[in-house]
Amino acid sequence: MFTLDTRSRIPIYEQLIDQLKKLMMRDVMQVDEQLPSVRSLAQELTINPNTIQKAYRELEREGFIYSIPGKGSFVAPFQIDANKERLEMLKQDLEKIVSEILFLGGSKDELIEMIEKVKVAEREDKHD
Amino acid sequence: MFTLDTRSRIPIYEQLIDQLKKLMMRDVMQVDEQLPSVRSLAQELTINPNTIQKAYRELEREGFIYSIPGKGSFVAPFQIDANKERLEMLKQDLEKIVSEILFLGGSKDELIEMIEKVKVAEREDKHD
Amino acid sequence: MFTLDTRSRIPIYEQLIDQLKKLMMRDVMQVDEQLPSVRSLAQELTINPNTIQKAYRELEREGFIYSIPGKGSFVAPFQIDANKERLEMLKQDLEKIVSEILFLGGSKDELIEMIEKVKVAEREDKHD
Amino acid sequence: MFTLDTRSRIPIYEQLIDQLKKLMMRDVMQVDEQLPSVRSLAQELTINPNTIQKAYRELEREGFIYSIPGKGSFVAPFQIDANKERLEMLKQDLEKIVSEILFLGGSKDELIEMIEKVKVAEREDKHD
DNA sequence: GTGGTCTAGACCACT
DNA sequence: GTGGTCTAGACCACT
Repeated sequence: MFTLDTRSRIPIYEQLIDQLKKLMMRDVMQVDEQLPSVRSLAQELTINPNTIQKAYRELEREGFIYSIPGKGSFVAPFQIDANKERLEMLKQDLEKIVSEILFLGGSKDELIEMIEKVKVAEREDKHD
Repeated sequence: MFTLDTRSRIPIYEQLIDQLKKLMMRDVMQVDEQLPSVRSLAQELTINPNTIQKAYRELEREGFIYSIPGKGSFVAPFQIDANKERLEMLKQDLEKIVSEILFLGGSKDELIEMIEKVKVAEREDKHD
Repeated sequence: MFTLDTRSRIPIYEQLIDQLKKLMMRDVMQVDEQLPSVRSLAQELTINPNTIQKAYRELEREGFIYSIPGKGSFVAPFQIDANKERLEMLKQDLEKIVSEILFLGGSKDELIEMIEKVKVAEREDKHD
Repeated sequence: MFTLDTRSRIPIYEQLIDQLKKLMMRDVMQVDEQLPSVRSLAQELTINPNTIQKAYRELEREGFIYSIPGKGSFVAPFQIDANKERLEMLKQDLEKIVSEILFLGGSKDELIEMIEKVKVAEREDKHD
């Protein structure tokens, strides 16, 4: 269910965050569904529970999940729905912009290059 | 200077339009510089002058070039500058949106796929 | 239905455009009604299909008609309605202005002379 | 200098007003120049002095002339200049509107017809 | 059948 | 020389 690359420059907890977000945004994990417990997931992925903890804490801070002490962590309902809507809107905006850029003489390669750049910049932002 | 694919489903005159736009937007062709004449370019690319005409006519309609009968066709000044500014603005908008999409769990592959889709859709729009 | 003057300095495709616009704006051709096919009209008027194509293409670009390859060309709904409204507004503006010009000592002949001038200028604009 | 049609439905004093306005707007009569006296003009045109008086009174009311009792009537300076500027602006507006009407499928004859209509309506307005 | 693209080549007005 | 218009006719994808 998770593919982690321990040799990547991207911290494992961020890899976890990204993958959990994707699972939730794509409805693989349903709203209010319980996430694997910190300990069980740590064991399964053979990584330190603290790393899982760090990922869960960040996801909660961003509103994607909520944690009930003594019970576990769960997919947050409103945030996910709001984000899905937001994502749809963003994709529509993106389509219009990409369309106009191509019309104005921008190339597909230029666009892809920029996406790569943004992706890297995002990582660096987080580490600043 | 031009690479045309006569077997492509994209009409030759559109391939020409795209490439001329890129040359102008990237300053390979300067403002007010004369474009090759309809006839000379037709001869050089071994395609019919009418096809060049069609491309030039469309570029003029879009404001990228201006044609003076009896003199020639030239790179339009204001339109190109305006479009370059517009392109910069669009790229900045795009960066913000891509950044937010990635944050919300969108993947790079998803974005690239969408760019491909838009690119195809644009072609089809023109042919509908 | 059409009166074309092949000896006129106004290109045949422009004469066609003007007359088709008038037919549509005056409801002789209804919204969504199919226009004569490129080939049939060419045969009827004994001019080349390419010339009809050029007129239809321009009308489509201006939003007066829409063409579906394989089906035909049709009177565009919204654009025609919008243009009719626009035309009404323009006529009302014109009345006010003409009224004021006459009041200020302008003469009818002066106004008619100006209309002629604009009409010629329009043609030249297109041909510059 | 004046052409009056006594058989016209348009009152003579209005014919006078129109012609005097034209003379002033076209600089045939200069600013501050004295107009012919009521009596002399009446004699010259063999019409009643009251009719001239009525025309002068209306022109003064509209600001085109000013009368000094005991001296005579004169072309008003600022009003004429302001009106000339206004007339120029109106003509430019008119050109744009006529141009757009022709583009949208309006015909020259339609425009001329409308000018006639406005001209008649103006007369009727004054008599209401 | 329909519109869209393209070739080959003529003629025009204008520089 | 330049762009603009037009003819005659072929081929394409799609209905």
